[in-house]
Amino acid sequence: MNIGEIARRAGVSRSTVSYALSGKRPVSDETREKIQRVIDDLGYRPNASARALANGRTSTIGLVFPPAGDHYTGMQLDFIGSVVEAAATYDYDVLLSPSGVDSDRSFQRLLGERRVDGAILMEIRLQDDRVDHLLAEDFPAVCIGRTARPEGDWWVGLDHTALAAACVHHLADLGHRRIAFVNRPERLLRAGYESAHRGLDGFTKAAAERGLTVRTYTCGDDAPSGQACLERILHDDPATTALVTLNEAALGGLYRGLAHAGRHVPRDFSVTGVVASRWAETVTPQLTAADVPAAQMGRLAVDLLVERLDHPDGPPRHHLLTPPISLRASTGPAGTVAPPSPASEPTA
Amino acid sequence: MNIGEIARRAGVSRSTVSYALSGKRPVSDETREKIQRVIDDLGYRPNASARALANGRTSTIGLVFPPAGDHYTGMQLDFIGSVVEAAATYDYDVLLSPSGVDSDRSFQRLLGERRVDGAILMEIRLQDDRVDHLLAEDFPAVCIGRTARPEGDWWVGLDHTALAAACVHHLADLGHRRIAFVNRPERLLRAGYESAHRGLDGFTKAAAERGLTVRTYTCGDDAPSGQACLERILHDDPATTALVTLNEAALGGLYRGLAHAGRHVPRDFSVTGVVASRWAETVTPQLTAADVPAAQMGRLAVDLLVERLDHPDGPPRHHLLTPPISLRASTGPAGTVAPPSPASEPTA
DNA sequence: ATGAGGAGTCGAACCGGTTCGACGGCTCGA
DNA sequence: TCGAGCCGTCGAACCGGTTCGACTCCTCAT
Repeated sequence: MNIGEIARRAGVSRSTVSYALSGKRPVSDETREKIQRVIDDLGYRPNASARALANGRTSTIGLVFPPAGDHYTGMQLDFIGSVVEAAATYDYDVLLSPSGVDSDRSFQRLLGERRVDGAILMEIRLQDDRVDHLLAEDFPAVCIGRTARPEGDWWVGLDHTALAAACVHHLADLGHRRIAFVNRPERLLRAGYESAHRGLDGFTKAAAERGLTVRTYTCGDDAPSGQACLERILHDDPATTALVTLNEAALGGLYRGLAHAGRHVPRDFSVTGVVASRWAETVTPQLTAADVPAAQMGRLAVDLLVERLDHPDGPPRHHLLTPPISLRASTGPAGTVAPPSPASEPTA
Repeated sequence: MNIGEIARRAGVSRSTVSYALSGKRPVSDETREKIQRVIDDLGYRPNASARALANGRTSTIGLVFPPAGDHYTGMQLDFIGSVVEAAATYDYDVLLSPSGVDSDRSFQRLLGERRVDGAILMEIRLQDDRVDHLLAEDFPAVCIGRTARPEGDWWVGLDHTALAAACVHHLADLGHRRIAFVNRPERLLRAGYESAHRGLDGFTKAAAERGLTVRTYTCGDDAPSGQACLERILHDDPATTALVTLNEAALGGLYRGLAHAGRHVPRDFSVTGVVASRWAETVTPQLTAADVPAAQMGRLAVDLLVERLDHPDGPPRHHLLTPPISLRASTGPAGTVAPPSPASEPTA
């Protein structure tokens, strides 16, 4: 059931069928209808590989996402979903590529073997060899996140510096003086993940500006790590009255740690951070946070990529987003009374 | 940079290069090395579309997953991640296909246009026209979940009937007599989602067996819906002392509802259900639940699909999993004292 | 009446691989 | 010494589309 068979049955040549389908040259109504009838009868669909080979476009975009070994965060799920949905509206498929242990191999697979027309990269690092590589090859790609020098590149990113700073100011305005920062895992920080670095920067500078006493922590992407991290925070400085977290997956653990330490949120302790709204709303009390607009970012990334594919010589474009802090229920004024005595246990 | 160019520079024919690469015919060491040197120099990689066209295999599997309009659950994320990872070990790429509003269109794209060698389907319904269609065409596919008549098909599924029943027995053993069931959204139940139906069945039968008083609810896949659902439960029968949920995404909301109603978990109220362990561990107290082994299921689905692709005439295979209930901290003996008076507010 | 030009169609080349049949040269057993 | 048979290589066909140039009508302006 190929184009030749359709042509034979419709009594025309293969090229006429092709033109009838693509509309790139005029075809008489009579012929077009005849062809269409045969196609409908046989349920013919043109072979994607053959088409891709002939015209050099696969109608597929690659989504390079972090390895499964890491715990996924809810944010990533929203990205993936919105990217796939947006791509579908442009008639693109999405090919998933794990940038796992052997990131180079799957990268080569995608680009070298021309499986995709363009790519969207997640989990960008400040110095990112993948990005450098793509930039050098002028391969159509869009980053979700930006490197240290994002000038000539295409990306959609979050202003983590401003976001973390906004969290600090929010807490400072409420009277908190001793606050902690819960970052992504140390491994990611060391690898240079931009959100971890820029968030930490914004936090540190804003805290200095407001003259706050701070401690910063890294924390695994799961609830038990969050709980352990909170225990460390209260152990290191029991007078801490608030924290800012970039670590969505640890959130549940942080709350649990607070509950176990007998700190009521927000009466005794305020929590805020940068978290997708859907997850901010699953915890009790709901988290006051800068909402990561993951779905919007995925959509924007696809928009940019499609534009880049359609106009290969256009100037680089990007979107830097700074969502406002959504006031929910996890922050409140710093207590004027002393916090409970260090390491006090909940009602045993 | 195609195979002809490599052949020219190495001074051999195109077919020799092809054989050197595939090993399907002997090539002298000398020639092979000469070719390899040219390939390394130029960084040549064979074009995937051309290869697919020639040998009829795309080395890609399709993953048909639910539309982004729905809220994703954590489970789905784990599936996707593990499928991609497992596929990579077999040298397959994964193409995402939203089975969204226009499910037929993307379905046709995948299969009709031969973009993929096989497919993995998620979110199976008891009567599923997609599955029927694939079965009729003998298209290599594996379902995550099973239809009402799964005999001749390939799938990996969870025994939701047994799992829900196990939850009921666990609660009944603890002395609970009035329990509620929180299902997936009504829309999905009506559409015939297998987990929703089989889970409900298992719950209902086991409860009848144990002579329990039950109410069953459907609930949106998000925290606010969970909270609202819990309010309904306590409104409808304030003497309810436990619930079973299949709805992972509503879990946070259910907990919040209980907190607002002044019910302490597990002292006043027990919660259990079927939830991926990672999410069961984010709530406080951690959820006693049948852990959905999402990662394992993704891996198994890929294993089955690859086997089916390698041995097209083998008999259908499947895996039915019944993970045990992990005892955590959200269930306890039914209180012998009367529950707090209806609609009592927490310390205001 | 005539030539320009557009509509409609066809054949052939091409995209970049894989695979089959053929063939020359060599080894080895009869 | 001859032929069978294997090794290594080549040319050509093929996969299923797209696209370009050429050709035939037909219309319309000159």
